[in-house]
Amino acid sequence: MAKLSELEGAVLGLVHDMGPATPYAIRRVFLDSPAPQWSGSAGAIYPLFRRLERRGLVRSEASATGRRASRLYTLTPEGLRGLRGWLVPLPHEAVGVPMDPLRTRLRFLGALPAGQRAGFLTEARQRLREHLRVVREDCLRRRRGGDRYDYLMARGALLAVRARLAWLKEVSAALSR
Amino acid sequence: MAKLSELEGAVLGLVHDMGPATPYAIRRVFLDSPAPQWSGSAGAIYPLFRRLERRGLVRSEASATGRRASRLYTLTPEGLRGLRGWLVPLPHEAVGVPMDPLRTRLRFLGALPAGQRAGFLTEARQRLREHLRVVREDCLRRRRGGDRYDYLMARGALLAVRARLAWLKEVSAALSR
DNA sequence: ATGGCCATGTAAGATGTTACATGATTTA
DNA sequence: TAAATCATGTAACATCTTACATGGCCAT
Repeated sequence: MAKLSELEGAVLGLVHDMGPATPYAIRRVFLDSPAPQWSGSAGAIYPLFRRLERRGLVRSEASATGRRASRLYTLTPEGLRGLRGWLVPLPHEAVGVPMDPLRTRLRFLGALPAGQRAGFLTEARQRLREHLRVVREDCLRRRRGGDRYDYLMARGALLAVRARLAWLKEVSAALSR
Repeated sequence: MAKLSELEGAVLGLVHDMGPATPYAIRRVFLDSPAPQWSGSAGAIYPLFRRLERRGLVRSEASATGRRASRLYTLTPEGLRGLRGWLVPLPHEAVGVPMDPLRTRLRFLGALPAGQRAGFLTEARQRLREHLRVVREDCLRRRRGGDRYDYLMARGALLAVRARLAWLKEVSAALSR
């Protein structure tokens, strides 16, 4: 079984959860998520579904809504196995420190003129605080609405944002000394 | 000024910090980092340096160590401007919730047979705890050795890992009820 | 009926990965 | 001096992005 990319795994998981679904319905999930990790672009999703189907992980049936042609994709038993094999065993990169563009940038703060460094930090903290509100609201919405795991994932995002804020506070303190 | 990728920005930042450097020296930084965000593969780095040079952000001089040919790259003034423009203004994706493969997987835990879900969590927590030790040690090492920002970045990584552990604990509690 | 958004795509390109090739240098 | 590893690359490929194309559907 060839390895699945993160996006492929997530798409497979969504098809599993949502039952028969059109690529567009899956796209919407990414488009509507406050996390910018995937663009949900058509150019990623439609070819991806064809790949998955060619590999036997999903199966599709034609499904016209009105006179617009479309395809409904369903997980095959093979696809469920693929999804589970993607989930576990947990790959090394899933355990390691995840990538964080903000952390990466802070590493090179020394390249900014000394007078702009404090500004970088206050702007970052300000924008993170604003973002925190969005994430918190998304978390509450998912607690009410969606399934258990959807909420727990959003909760994880919330804790991650909080941790970044606490870190930035520490950084500000360390640099203002 | 065309946008720089995360890797390009980081490489530019490293060249800024390390002074004239060979591509291999830069690779080593990625190769030796405990964060698996970039492979530091030759196939990424060498073409990247040529791109940066073609765009005038770095300049290179031949530099033979013994009888092995090599190139030493230096940041140009234009490159410093590019680096600063990459740092600030902070892009949207740098503020948003960063991608996390573990969080993504947990979202689809429901696809695992019910009996395996607790195991997923205990394994994840176990491996994260082990990883925490590595990250903590890396953090201490950088506090002693490197520059201020290098340490602060490692500190951010440490806090991120801790936050993930706290989250997983919460998840375990929520699911065992 | 028509102007705008919805939904389904395709095309071109950027960026990164793995795998391989090659010769220099160190080590047993 | 032979084997291993270092250092510099190149080649083929996968995946994702942005930008575009096309036609259905809906509100005014």
